[in-house]
Amino acid sequence: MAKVKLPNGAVLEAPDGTNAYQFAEMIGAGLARAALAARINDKMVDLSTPITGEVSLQIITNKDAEGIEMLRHSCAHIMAEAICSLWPKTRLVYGPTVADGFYYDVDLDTPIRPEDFPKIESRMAEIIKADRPFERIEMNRDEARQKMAGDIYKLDNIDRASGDVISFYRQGDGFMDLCRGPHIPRTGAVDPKAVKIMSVAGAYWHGDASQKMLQRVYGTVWRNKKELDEHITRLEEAKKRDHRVIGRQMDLFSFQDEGPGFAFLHPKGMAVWNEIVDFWRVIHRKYEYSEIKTPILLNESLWHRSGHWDHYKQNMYFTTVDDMTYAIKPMNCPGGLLVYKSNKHSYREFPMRVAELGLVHRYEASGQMHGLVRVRQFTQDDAHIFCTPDQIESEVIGVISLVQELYSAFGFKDYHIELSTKPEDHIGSDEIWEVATNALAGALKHKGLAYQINEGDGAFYGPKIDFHINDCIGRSWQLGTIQLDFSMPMRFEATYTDKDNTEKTPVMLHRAILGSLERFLGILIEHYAGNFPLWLAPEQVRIMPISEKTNDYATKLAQVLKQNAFRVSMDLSDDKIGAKIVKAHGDRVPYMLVVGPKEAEQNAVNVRMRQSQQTVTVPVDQFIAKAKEQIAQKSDQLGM
RNA sequence: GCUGCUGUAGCUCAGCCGGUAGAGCGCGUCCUUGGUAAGGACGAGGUCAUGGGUUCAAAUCCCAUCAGCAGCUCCA
Repeated sequence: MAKVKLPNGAVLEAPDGTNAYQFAEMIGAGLARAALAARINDKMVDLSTPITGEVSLQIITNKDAEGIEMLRHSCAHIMAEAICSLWPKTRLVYGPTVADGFYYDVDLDTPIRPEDFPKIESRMAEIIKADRPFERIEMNRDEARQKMAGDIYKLDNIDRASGDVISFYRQGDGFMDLCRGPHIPRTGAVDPKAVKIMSVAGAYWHGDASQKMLQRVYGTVWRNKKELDEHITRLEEAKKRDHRVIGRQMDLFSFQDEGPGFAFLHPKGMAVWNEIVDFWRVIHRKYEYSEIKTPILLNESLWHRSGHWDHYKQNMYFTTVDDMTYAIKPMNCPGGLLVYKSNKHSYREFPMRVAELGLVHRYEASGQMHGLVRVRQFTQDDAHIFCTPDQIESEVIGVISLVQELYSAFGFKDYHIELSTKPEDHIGSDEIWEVATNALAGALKHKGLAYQINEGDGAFYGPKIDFHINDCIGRSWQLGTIQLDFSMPMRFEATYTDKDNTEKTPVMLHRAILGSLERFLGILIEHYAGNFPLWLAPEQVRIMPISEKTNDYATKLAQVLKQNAFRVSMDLSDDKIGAKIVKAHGDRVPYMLVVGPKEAEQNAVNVRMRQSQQTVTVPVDQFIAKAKEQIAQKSDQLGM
């Protein structure tokens, strides 16, 4: 007898070999209709799986996260069949699910274009309407290899599969694909109105740029049309947060053809930038950093010495002056080391924390650029900490505290941490790398922070801790980084005099908190969707007279506010007040001060707040005091 | 860098199976002086990314280059 225990604790019995679907029927006809798959003893299986002995059983429907996932995976197969029937020369490669959808990589010489998507969708709808069963076929490895003979992609997938049993899934008679499964019972379990082909793009086989470029067709499927529509709406909303769009709308920055990858910061963008930097300096004084500035252009020989010539040259810009080759710096560390070496140092100075807002240039391949978050010229909020080996952990802990303090001031909570280890192309011995990597991991553990290991992704001179944050469309960008470096000080013969009066090599920590100010600004724009808190807002206050008759009062008021260091503007156009308000909301101005004869008489302002329809009239002094307080506290709340 | 797509007014976009350019917003001038999410009129503004080609004729078709977008790869 098969004895199954359900999630609610109930136990059902049936003859051995009764399958999961039949158990679902025993529970209820509605559940059987909704059933997509089953979980037997924590393993996801097809509904057709026969059950013997004593097991736990959960019927999976589209209400479960696993159910949606399976719907998507099966939909990838349905899409594959549709594509194969439209383009018979298609060779299938690999078709997994991803967050919110699925894709299938196909090898097909004719490009699939967006205008082909409706064709694919209607072909898929036909397959769905035919309500064909998904059928699992198992064979051993040799049989599978024979079956797929000549198909390099599927043979490769078989070779990468684990276990002795290789499974295929057939949907109806025509189409069969190698797949681990499990799948939904029938194609008809998909709502054809909830399916959409989203995009197509190139993708290298195995993610290897030396391999053939395949076509990756992205699709999505939801439980029903309503959820699909909601998903599309979410994507559209996310796009509205895009820092490139908001940057244009708010006139914060621009890019020009004359300098691809080089951002032009406009006055309003600079206002935000300067607030960030002012705050950054205050915090760095608190954490006992000094600040330096090193040249952008430095002789080629320096970069030979640092190792950049051998390990970073293809990303660097060079220029020749007086027959000498200079490099435009891609990093600040060599310059920082020259400053260090300009004096003799003692252990008594350690830990020595030296910051630099360093402008660096890195050549990025053309397809890599992305608004402010991936550029060819950027300002790093860099610092180099020189210390003794036994100070490493406490210094790393100190930097992590600084990261936490800075990020929280900007309301960042959703970042994740990665620890990157030794890359293939590196300098320094294995022992040094191990000590350094352990020191970083130790500091993270001490701080009780979760992190993931990023194998082989360290800098060429040392391992690193990176802080990553997602942009509006879910892409992850690195902000802060802490990199341990035992090699660069040796290469530069940097030394300090230790207690025992011997000369030793200091340990060097490279670190950036915001990472690149350009990238940080881009992420910040998306984080706030352009609705900056008052202290950061490029335009903090806009004065809007009801009519020309109050222009004089408005002008005087603006003077007072400017004297109080507010970033303030006036709307003296002959628009009616309603139109002025629309524009101010559109420009995301935190405080709109509506003034007419009544306010002028009482030396007051009528305050309207961004994203709100409420208004309140307060004396000018009160407005100033309140707003100043919000700025001082870096509050993200408005209100009088 | 690779694959695909895109490039028309300051911005967002229409026009594109060929017959020398349009809208809305913005901008300027004028009327209006209006109390909380768009008053009105008139006007200026474009070598249709750049360079070739096909054609009697190219914004429109073809090629190349540049730039941007999405994804892949990269981000040392």
